[in-house]
Amino acid sequence: MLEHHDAIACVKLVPIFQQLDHETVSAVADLVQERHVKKGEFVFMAGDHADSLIIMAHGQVKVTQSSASGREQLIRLLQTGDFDGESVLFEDTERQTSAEALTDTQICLITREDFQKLIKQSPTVAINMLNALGKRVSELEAQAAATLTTSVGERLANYLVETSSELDTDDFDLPLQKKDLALYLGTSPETISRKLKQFSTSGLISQRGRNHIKLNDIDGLMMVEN
Amino acid sequence: MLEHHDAIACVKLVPIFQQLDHETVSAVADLVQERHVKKGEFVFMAGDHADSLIIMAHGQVKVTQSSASGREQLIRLLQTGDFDGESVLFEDTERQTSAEALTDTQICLITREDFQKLIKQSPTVAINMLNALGKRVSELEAQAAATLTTSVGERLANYLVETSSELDTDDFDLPLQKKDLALYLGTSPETISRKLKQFSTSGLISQRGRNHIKLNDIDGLMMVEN
DNA sequence: CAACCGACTTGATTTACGTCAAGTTGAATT
DNA sequence: AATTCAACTTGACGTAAATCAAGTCGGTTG
Repeated sequence: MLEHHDAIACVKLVPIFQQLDHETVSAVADLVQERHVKKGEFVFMAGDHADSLIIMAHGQVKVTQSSASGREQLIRLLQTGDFDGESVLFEDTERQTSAEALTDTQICLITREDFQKLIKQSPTVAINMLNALGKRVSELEAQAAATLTTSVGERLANYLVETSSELDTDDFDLPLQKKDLALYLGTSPETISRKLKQFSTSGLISQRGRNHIKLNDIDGLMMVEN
Repeated sequence: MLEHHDAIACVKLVPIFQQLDHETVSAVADLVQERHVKKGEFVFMAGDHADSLIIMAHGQVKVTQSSASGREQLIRLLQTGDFDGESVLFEDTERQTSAEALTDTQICLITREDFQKLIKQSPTVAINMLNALGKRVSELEAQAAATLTTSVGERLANYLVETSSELDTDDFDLPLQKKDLALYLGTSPETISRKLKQFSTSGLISQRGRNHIKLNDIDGLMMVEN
């Protein structure tokens, strides 16, 4: 019963299960498995057999891919409410990416098989899922465009503003090590250091301790060009 | 009746309408509108009201977005079989992007309303669409990663190989002006010129006339590093 | 066929950023 | 409180590629 209760919490969190009637929510909850992953542990690794959709109930996970040339690239940061594995729900493949928990994390799992059944039964779930994927495509397109046309400084400034907005405060610890942040922004830790110092010097932010940051001038940050 | 016939051709072309029974195909075809767009004309422009999914029956279309800073970015190249507008099918918004036909083009349109009905009636369509979107997400993630970690030379070489494979010949005209190709690869026309020259000099390709290219050493191209 | 014009090429210069190397810091452990 | 170590910072240097500027090419038009 406790399990079912936790699963319902999971289900309610996630956009793709919104707007369902209570009956369906309960049905979904029965299909969903819950799992805890501690900081530093892997949610899944490249090469794992991929047969489940993963839904973030709580925590933060970094998804990385290593390229042919051996370089590691941070593909994505999963936050509460995000889901991953969509691309894999309809074909039988191995995971191309690895996912490491950055904080203690709670996830919900639903198998390919169950999810496909669900879609056939509930058009609402299908439409929500299409919606979510559509948004994700838009975001990725925007991100791809930004990556090609903007400087590291712009991307970093933008990241700070976004993070601040997500955390709902302008005074926060960076959720990522600079190493990982560098991967995420497609740059090097050294450059991140330098850019942050630059922002400090020009008064846009204040830094304290290892990775505490306070934004002083959000409008200014959004206009950074280098 | 001719119209219906053309629409069926359209429907049969597109992955998301695959594996449907004849009855459903015919039903879909009734919902689909056909349209021709001449080279240089716009399929849609930023600011247009977006209420239709666009399916490429034939031709090539470039989708661009201008950023806040006024720079134009080539978001995507639509080829036969691709579709666009998915992100917009479930919410009522304006188009953020513009789409210009690079060749004479034939497209099929289906309205948001009709498409949503379709999904509710046919789980197969829903699943195909989820599949297609999932693949697209994967591609975009891979592309984003590649953009951040690879040099212009690598991206250009990769583009040449892909294009060759799509056109099914190693001896072809570049479908894009170098200006547009530069936008697509996130570089400048000058750099494209230079890199192509470099490839020529090292015997990887041959150039003829304004934009005719022959690939001499595909394996070599795939190993380009700069 | 001349002349026109956008697209492309080529060269010269600048610059953001990556990389390597040598410190420095601060959190965790004992 | 002393020790340790990964994470970070800072500096010096090299380089891919952007930008600026001046041609050149080739298709189009009258």
